[in-house]
Amino acid sequence: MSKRFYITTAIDYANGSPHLGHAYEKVLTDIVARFRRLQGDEVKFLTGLDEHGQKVQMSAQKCGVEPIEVCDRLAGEFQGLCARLGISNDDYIRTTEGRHKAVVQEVLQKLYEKGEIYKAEYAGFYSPRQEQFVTEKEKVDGEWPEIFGEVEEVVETNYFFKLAQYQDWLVETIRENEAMIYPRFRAADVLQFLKEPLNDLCISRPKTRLEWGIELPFDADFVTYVWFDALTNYITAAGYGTDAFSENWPADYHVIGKDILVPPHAVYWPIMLKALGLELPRHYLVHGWWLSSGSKMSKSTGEVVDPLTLIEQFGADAFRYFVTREMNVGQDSEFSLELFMSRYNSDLANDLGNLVSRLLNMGGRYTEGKVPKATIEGEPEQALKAVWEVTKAELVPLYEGFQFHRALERIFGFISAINKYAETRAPWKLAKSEAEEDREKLETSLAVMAEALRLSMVLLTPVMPEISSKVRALIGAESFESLKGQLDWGTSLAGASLGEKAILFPRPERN
RNA sequence: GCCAAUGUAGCUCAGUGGUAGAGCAGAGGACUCAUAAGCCUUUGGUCGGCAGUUCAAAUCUGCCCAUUGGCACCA
Repeated sequence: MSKRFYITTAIDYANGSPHLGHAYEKVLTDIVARFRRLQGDEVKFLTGLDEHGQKVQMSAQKCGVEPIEVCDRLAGEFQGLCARLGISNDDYIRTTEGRHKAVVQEVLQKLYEKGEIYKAEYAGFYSPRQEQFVTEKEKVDGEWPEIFGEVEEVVETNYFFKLAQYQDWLVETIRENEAMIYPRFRAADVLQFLKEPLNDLCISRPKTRLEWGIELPFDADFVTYVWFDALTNYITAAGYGTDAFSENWPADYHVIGKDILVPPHAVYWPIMLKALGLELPRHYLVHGWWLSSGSKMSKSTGEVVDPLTLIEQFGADAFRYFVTREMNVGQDSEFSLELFMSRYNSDLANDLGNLVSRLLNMGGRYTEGKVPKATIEGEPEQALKAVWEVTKAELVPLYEGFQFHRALERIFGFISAINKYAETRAPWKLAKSEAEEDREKLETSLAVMAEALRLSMVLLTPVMPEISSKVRALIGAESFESLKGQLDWGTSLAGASLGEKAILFPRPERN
């Protein structure tokens, strides 16, 4: 079979509850995945949880439970978030799963046998109180701060992965593949990092310091530490070592935050793959951060607002719309309750929700709850269709280029044009006329509004899947799997039954 | 210090050489099918600063300023 379109998010660290950043990355990836499915690709969409490491072990100790219990609880929370957001992932990987441990150990063994991993001693300053090594940089006024307690110099043995020998190859690869990293300016950060000589990467921890990890296959006194555990998830889920692997790998997109591009995803991961003789991921989609994320003071009430509560209050699609409309992928963006409410009220409730509401209502009053037939084509109809043609032509390239904020701007511009069209035809005035010509105009106007709404919902599907199918059901449009043929202005709705009056985006209670 | 991104109307942003744009917010108006919604009109900007290239610069070049991020012997 032909290769799937394989897209991943970063796996979340089991060290705290989900926040806006986690939710955003899932939504962004989901939009790409859904768009590709509409374009006819078979998609594999992976997300998951990174469960090993010191912090997980410590927080379990603090609670007096086993680490896996902490992980189970958080896995539940993160998977619950995905479900609530309508994320269409078809796999969810947890790094404590057997399938993952097996791949990590296989990979480590292979590289060890190839001589890519070696054992060495390191001398450094260790803080038993913080259970971590400290560096000269952390000194304040020539002393380590009180929180570190007694700092002692220790010598420790560990395993290292050889990075430096691949440095020139990596620089060359990134230079030659301009499209590898989106947005492109991020590649400059990688190349700058690679101007300095690479040090080999420490990939183990002695079990005396860290138990909660995957054991090295060639030395039972150690577990592997972070990168070989976390990054490897991408090939585990792709079916490394099975026939399925070639159908999935290489990944088409790793969607990640800007903080984990350099060095892990753009340096360690490609070198790990190269050493294993595997192909590199084709692209990285690197997004920015939400500023003031997690919470924001509401100016009016002084209350702290958790963005994720907005999902419960206003629905997953409203949340998806907001983060997609506001974020220019790759840049940072501001989150505030005021901005959210502004988008919700004016774009969703007033422009879209109210349009659906008035169409259903008029259909019930004037055309017996059916979508009538469009029989005339006057200047207003031509004008609206002209707007549609422009919108349609722009949208696919915008989606393909990750310009989702602009895509939504265009779609809602078209929705606004439907409202303008309604004002021009004013079916509520035509309904008062006895003239045959006015009756035709009335029926045409409702048919045109319904068809235009159907078209806009097709384009909106990747971002607002739930609302899209809800509106399509209300206007009698059939469901669809592929974009093919769906974007052509047609008459398929004629005769369809309109749904009961519906409020898609209720206004919040006013205090 | 080095590198990068960003800096356009009160707010969020579009606009990469040819007389400053959109949405929201504000003001006024006509209408009434609709979620006190929608529609029309309108106030508002020396496009961060300085200099340069050009017949012409928000748009190209240089310098500067501000904000943010990357540049950790993370053992």
